[in-house]
Parts: sequence; structure tokens; C-alpha cells
Amino acid sequence: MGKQMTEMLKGTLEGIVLALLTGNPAYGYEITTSLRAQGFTEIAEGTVYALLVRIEQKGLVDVEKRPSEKGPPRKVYTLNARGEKELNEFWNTWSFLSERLEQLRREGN
Amino acid sequence: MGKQMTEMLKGTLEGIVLALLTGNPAYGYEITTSLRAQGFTEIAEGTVYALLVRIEQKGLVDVEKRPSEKGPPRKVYTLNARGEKELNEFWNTWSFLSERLEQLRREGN
DNA sequence: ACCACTACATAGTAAAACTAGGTAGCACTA
DNA sequence: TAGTGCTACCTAGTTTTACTATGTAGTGGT
Repeated sequence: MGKQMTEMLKGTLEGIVLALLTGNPAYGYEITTSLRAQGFTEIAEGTVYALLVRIEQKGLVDVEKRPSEKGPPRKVYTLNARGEKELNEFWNTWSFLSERLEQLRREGN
Repeated sequence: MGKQMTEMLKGTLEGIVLALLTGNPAYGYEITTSLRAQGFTEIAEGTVYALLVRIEQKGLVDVEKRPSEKGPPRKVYTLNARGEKELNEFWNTWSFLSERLEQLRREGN
């Protein structure tokens, strides 16, 4: 992956995953696949699992273990109230940054 | 500054500074002030200077020392050809990320 | 038994913004 | 002339997060 993208994902990837989870519980492997399907082709599996551990420890998601038809049991993550609040703040931060940048791009400043 | 913003700035702050410099040479202190005026109220001075050292070492800017009316001499940074190329790539990366995120926000996915 | 695929997990590394200071030049004033 | 305030630059050490690289396990097919 481009180094630029790598750095830019810091701080946004967590939000992206939270957004993916809204109204749509999912497990790690599924999230990785989903991200890749959406164009983040080179996200490392390890990155996603580490992130999921983080948001679980922060208490943003509820976790449930479910047996899988194939392979080891899945850890299904569901966004909870705190996660929704965090996601909300993420969108606010994002909006601010996004507006600044669009302005800069327009002005050629 | 919010921790979220801190993390989100990683990978974008450099682009923001490059964008500020297009057609508008500036020195560190000026850039810091300018950033704050544009709403990035809590950007630390040290952060900007470290970033300027980085982009100078990468050869994205030309540097010229100019005496100041008040205080020590200023280091004026001018975006060069390599810097413009880098800025272009930055906008591409940003556009990609931005589009993904806007889509996610719309879909409520 | 072996392989392919699913699925989760972790140790160590790199990059970037932070905190928390420091140095230095100039102007004004008590 | 000592002190204060503003301008201006710089650095050492910390934290966070995504990365690489690897390991563990379960299931099904050959």
C-alpha cells in the first residue's frame, strides 16, 4: 500500500470499521474481506484484528462468539451505545477536516 | 486537541502544509499561525517545525533564510517541483479516502 | 496424511504528532 | 540595565496506530 495511504488511515480506519458495523454486526475476517471489496485492497489482516481488540477494550462494541460452519468460532462484533457516540464524534472530526481540505483544494491557497 | 483529531492529522497535516505553500512561500512561525487561524487551533509549534524538517529532507521544498524585522532570521519554504508532485499524490489519496467515507456515511452501512 | 480455506492472534517495527521544554533576537519600559 | 513580551527556531523523548511476519486452529476434500 502507498505509504501516504498508510499514514492517512491512522485515525480513520477505526472510524471506517465502526461505520461498517452500524446496524450490521460482523466478525473480523468478514470485516477484512469487506474492506478489501470496498477498495482498501491491501489492508493487512493483522491490522484489523489489532483494531478490533482496541475497540473492544475501549468498550465500543459488544462481542459474541458463534460457531462457524467452516473454521474456528467467529467473534461477532456489534456496535453499542458508546460505539455509536464515538462514531458520531468521528464524523464530526472528519467533517471539520474534510471541509478545511476541500477549501484548501479550491483556493489553491 | 482531541485525540481523534491528533490521529486523523497523521498523514494529512503534511498535505495541508504543502497545500498552504502552493504559490505562497512561508516560514514556520507563519505557517503555525496560519493553521491556527484556519481552525486548527491547537497545533503545537514543535509539530510544525518537525514536519518542515521532514519535507525539507525529502526535498519537497526549497529553503531560503531571510532576516526578520523582529526576532531571529526566518526560514522561508517554497514548494518545488517534487513538492508539487507529492501534493498531487496527496490529493489523489485524499480523494479516494474521502469518497469511500462519504459513501459509508450515506449508506449508514 | 495432506492441502486449501476459513478464522483468530501476537511480537516487533516504523511513522507521525504530541508534550515539554530550550535558544535567540528585537523593542519597549520601569 | 534589568525585565517583560513577542517573534522565531529547534530538539529529546512519548504515544498511537498500521505495518510485517508469523503462528495457531477448525473443517472439508483428495
